[in-house]
Amino acid sequence: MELLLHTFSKHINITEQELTVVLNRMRKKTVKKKQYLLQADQVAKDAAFVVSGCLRSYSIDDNGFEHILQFAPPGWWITDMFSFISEQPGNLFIDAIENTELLLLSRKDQLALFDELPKLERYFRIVTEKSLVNSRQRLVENLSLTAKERYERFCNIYPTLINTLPQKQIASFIGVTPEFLSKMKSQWLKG
Amino acid sequence: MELLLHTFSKHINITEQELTVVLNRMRKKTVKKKQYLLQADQVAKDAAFVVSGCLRSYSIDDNGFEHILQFAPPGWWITDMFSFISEQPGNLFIDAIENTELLLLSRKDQLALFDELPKLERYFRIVTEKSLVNSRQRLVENLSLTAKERYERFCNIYPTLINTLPQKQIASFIGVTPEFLSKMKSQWLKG
DNA sequence: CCCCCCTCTTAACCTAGATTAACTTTTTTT
DNA sequence: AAAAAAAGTTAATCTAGGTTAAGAGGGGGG
Repeated sequence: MELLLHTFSKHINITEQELTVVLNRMRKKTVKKKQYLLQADQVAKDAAFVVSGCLRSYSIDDNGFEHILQFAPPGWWITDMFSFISEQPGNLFIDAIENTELLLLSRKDQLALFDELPKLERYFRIVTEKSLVNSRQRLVENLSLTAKERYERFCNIYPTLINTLPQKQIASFIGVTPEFLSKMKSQWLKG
Repeated sequence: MELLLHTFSKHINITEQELTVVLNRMRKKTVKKKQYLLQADQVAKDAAFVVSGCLRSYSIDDNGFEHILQFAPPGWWITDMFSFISEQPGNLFIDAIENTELLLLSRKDQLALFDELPKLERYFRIVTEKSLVNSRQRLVENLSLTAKERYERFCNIYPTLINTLPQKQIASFIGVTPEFLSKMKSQWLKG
């Protein structure tokens, strides 16, 4: 897959042979729109690399509300990191926003690759560092910005998603109710 | 330092020689209570390992409010990860809650050690994975729990900090005003 | 030892965003 | 193409938590 090669190449130099070694450990999978890749209480055996389509990860709280943690368009990795590294049942759901093609890599295979191909451990070290920066940034923004400001940030950061995504899910990501997002947008047009 | 050895040993096997290699790249530093290790707009050249005392990292928003991201008691690492990995000016402050002894490791030295000692890259890969799990978990909790529930979680997770920390800082960490935390605690006694 | 600054408390009032509910529009299923 | 389900809108009402203000400890530096 060229997309996978391109994605690795952003952070490490990798040869075709090395890419083949990695690909031999990965399995293709497709998930249709609205179907689950993972549900809460399952163990996330795999990390998923999105080739086409889009996935989302979210938790459901005690009141039944969804809180979206991540969208994964093509070229992104997604999993329930807690479950993936601890091999314990997690509390995240991952499902497909549209028909999606994936490459799966199990934790076992990932760890084996880290020994075979130290470059790959470096790649994931870097990707994880960046995800951490991202997650902490989002935490700060949730604590310090208003709903309107968070919506604007979302539009800037995910300009491509803004048109394809149901508004409901944008609301869930920025941490407001769909009703309130709708209200904000109409006040927008007036003010 | 035995604490550093012990901390590495939780995730990797490391010999005394290897530890020496690492220590040769680290510098001792002390920071007195209320003094800064890092301020916003500076580049975080170093990651800090806390030997004794306690640090905190936080951002200050446009209204002058502090939002605490992390406390670092002995055995923890702390830095402004964004700045540390991008080598650009960051937006976090790090200061000492009490007189603190540190071991500093610059990004340059860290990257050099990753080449010399692949084990160390593994160690930081694992630590970063865990930090990511933590940060995402906190994000979900901020979106789904009430202030009271977040306070209870804090008490469970940091039982040792609860007595040493000014209540103001606990409020900042869980994302409420000091006034509201105070109010919650008094309602607590009544209810 | 005292003063000043900082932390904590209490209470009245305020607001961003949630809740509820009824309705409209769009999408999906058959 | 009809029917059903899901998504979005609007508006009234409600509340968790913020803001403002004023007073009460309390500990560290001169």
